[in-house]
Amino acid sequence: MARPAASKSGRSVALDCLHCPTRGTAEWAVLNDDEMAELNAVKSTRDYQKGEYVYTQGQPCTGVYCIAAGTVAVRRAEPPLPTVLMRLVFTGQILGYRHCLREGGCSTSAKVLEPSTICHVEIAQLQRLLRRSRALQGQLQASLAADLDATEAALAHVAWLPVRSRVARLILELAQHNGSRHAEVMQEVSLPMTRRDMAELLCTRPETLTRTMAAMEADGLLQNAGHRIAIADVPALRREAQPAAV
Amino acid sequence: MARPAASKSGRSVALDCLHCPTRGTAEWAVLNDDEMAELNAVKSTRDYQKGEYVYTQGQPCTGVYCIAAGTVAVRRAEPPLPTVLMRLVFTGQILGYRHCLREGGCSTSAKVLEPSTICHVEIAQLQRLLRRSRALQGQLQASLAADLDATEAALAHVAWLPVRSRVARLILELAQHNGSRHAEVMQEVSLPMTRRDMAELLCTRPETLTRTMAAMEADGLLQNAGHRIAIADVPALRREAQPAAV
DNA sequence: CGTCACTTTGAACATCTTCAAAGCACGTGG
DNA sequence: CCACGTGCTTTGAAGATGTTCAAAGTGACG
Repeated sequence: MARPAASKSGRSVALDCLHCPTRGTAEWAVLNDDEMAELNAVKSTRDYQKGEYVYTQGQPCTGVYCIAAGTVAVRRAEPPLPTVLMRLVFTGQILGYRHCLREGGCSTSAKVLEPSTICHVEIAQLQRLLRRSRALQGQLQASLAADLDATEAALAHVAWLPVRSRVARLILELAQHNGSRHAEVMQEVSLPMTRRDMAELLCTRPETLTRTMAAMEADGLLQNAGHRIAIADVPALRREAQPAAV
Repeated sequence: MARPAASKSGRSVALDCLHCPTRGTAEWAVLNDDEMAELNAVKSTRDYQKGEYVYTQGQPCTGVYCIAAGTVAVRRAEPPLPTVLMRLVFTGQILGYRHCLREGGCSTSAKVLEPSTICHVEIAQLQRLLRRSRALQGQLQASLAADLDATEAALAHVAWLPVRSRVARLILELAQHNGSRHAEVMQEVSLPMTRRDMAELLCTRPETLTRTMAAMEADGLLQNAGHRIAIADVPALRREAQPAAV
């Protein structure tokens, strides 16, 4: 298998956007076959190892990324403060497009959590596509608005929910991206990250997270085995995720 | 002076977008004179009293607003949780445009904090303008991206800064919108909101806010007089706003 | 088989919330 | 003009929640 020298850890793969299994998922869904062919022609694909950075806060924006397979964490560091993991991005979602739509480079970093295949579109090419497809421009706008809504919701949750509820929410969210089948049956969930990453995602400390998960296991909600846990009581977990009104 | 019956508390005012003192500030700055004239023709203007809502979470989106003069708070309620005041919007800024750029109605409410004059552009008219001016579309996209950045930063601050630092930041931000002149001199700042609103903005409780501000006064940082405070020690306040690394 | 990073545990402590009650401030109606 | 209500603000005391620092355990991987 050919290994271009371009990247020390990445490996080029031939992927066809038109037949990409994620075609219907990502924002490109609004493109017609012609535009899709153009996208396919200008994109490049790379494999990433766990722990690699797709882009880095403070660097200039190089373009937009699309996750063909894998999981990526978007993290942000406000200089003197601990970093916050803002969101997880999964297979079939795009990544870093915000930085292409305004000046000023990357305001977040994107770190690969598990071996992933990620496509890349140069910013100039993206701009050509945007000029060609008003639908794509509208779609990116809508995605941006949706991200803003989601971030505002996350802010409310961090502000008002106890750690335990936030843990419950995260586990349920991850369960949706792990081939969740039987909603009420015991379900395995993989946690594709360290406890430290998970703590950053929940805006707490690893110690607190450990204690909280131990308590949840003691209460019969979870079975905890490192990076592979099982939900023992889905309804109870749902209840924890959305606790009493104030 | 004519008082149309259209609104019980509002009063129509004749404002000319082309000569609006805020013309250079808001997103409309990218419009040329022709487009500006169109904007001027389709907008309507209303006076709002303190406490009125410009739009309400859950309602369909009616269009975009532009604050000719005044201050508005954007708040969000995640159903069972206390509401969070997401941001303040000041004279010369636009409001509610996000809801026009995606489906699903208003995800926030906008509440007027002091008597204000606010212009309104129907969503259909906005869409016509957007189709006419690609620059405006790009500008809204950029603003959306900037809002997302700001909200992410706010999340990091809520997650990691103590209440006292957040109070300091808020006061310094408000000082910028109160004709701040001498950076290092004692400076009066008006707080155009209740302590409850301020607490929601800082994601804390009114009691905590009171105590924190009392402590800051005791430490010689502020002089506290209800809705009109004075910064006694600007450099010290700046230091509090950006505390030690972790 | 040792090293290094990650995870877990413990104990003390800081911060913030909660609940309850009193003090103020402002506008309304007598 | 004053009495009165309502909502905002302040204060107090108790308690929950989460953090910090230190150290021991665990596991992956060379």
